[in-house]
Amino acid sequence: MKLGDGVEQAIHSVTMLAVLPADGLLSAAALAEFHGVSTSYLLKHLQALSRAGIVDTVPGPKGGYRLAKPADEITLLDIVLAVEGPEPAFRCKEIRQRGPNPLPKERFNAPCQINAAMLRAERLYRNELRKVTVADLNTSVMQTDDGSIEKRGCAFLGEHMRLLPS
Amino acid sequence: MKLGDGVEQAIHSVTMLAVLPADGLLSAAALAEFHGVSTSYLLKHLQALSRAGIVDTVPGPKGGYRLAKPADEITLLDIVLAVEGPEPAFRCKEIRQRGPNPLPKERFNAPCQINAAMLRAERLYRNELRKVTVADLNTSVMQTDDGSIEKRGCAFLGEHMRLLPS
DNA sequence: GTTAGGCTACTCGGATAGCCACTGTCCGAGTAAAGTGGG
DNA sequence: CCCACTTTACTCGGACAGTGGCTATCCGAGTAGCCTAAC
Repeated sequence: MKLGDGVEQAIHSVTMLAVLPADGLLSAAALAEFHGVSTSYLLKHLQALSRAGIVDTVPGPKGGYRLAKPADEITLLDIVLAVEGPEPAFRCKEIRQRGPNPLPKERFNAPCQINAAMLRAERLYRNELRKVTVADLNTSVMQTDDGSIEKRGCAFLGEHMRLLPS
Repeated sequence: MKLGDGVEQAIHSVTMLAVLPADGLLSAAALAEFHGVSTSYLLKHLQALSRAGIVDTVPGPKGGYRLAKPADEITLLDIVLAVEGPEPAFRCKEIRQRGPNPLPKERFNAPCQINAAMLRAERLYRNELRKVTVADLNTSVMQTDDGSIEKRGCAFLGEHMRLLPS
């Protein structure tokens, strides 16, 4: 029961991209520098976000990443699934069917109650993550910020942000 | 986001122990044979359950494992935490404080909203697992079983169950 | 026959290798921009 | 002066090593039962 560190980096990156203007871009190097993480490693997760349709990529010099859809349509679940994969945390190996005297499969038509309970819990987990959008996160931060965080972000954007080469 | 295979083995083992009479015992070898898994590996997780106070151990020949408390007081969460460890799946590395121009820590008195959301979701996950007791699992299985599963279990117990050497 | 002692065999417990996924990194394909030469 | 071509440099994309934790295993500590032998 452990989520990779890439999840946190991906969420922070998307949150950062969400405060850009509509035609703003940020390179992977800029995102990595701002968060103090490895550029090459962050690229790996940004590619996952790209494959999942969460961010768009602009190739070439002055290229970079930007959101592929509005920030209020991107949920935490989308990001987590894109980075960690869609498979549930609990994989039922159906060990109830194994052992010395395995019963025929027909006897196990009823689903494994253990698996059902674990998946039910995970469904609640995912539903909660589905409720939180990237836009929600940013508004929450804005409300508790005294201005310092926003100021730092704006300074960084002024130095590293690019515009979409329409 | 992946739970180890040991979790499933541990849950099935506890479920099996729950159907024993009050003075019944099962050795790790018997539990492993019934579920078709490695004995040595299952031992590792049974020890974790023992440390967590979920099962009691009876040493010596004719020894084995039995529940340390009633089946309706053992939840799935207890077992999962005993095997996987109590730490949450999402560990906030506070990367918002890192980067080229780290702000002083006083500016970040407000908790990280991302961390808060992830932990809130995991709290729901754990609460759901806390609602399901081992007794619940067994009653559910009984209701959907046509008798085959119970029969196989009783046959196995008749051959491998031991009694507490009072 | 009874009983004390020792022995055996079986159990759990912790310490020890092996393997896979996550972590971290590198080089190649592609492209927009800048430089350059000709018209 | 303007334009088209070449070169360049920078970006993302996928393929390549390194490491921590889960998987699987082994041997040692401890104990109940059994056997033996003396009383």
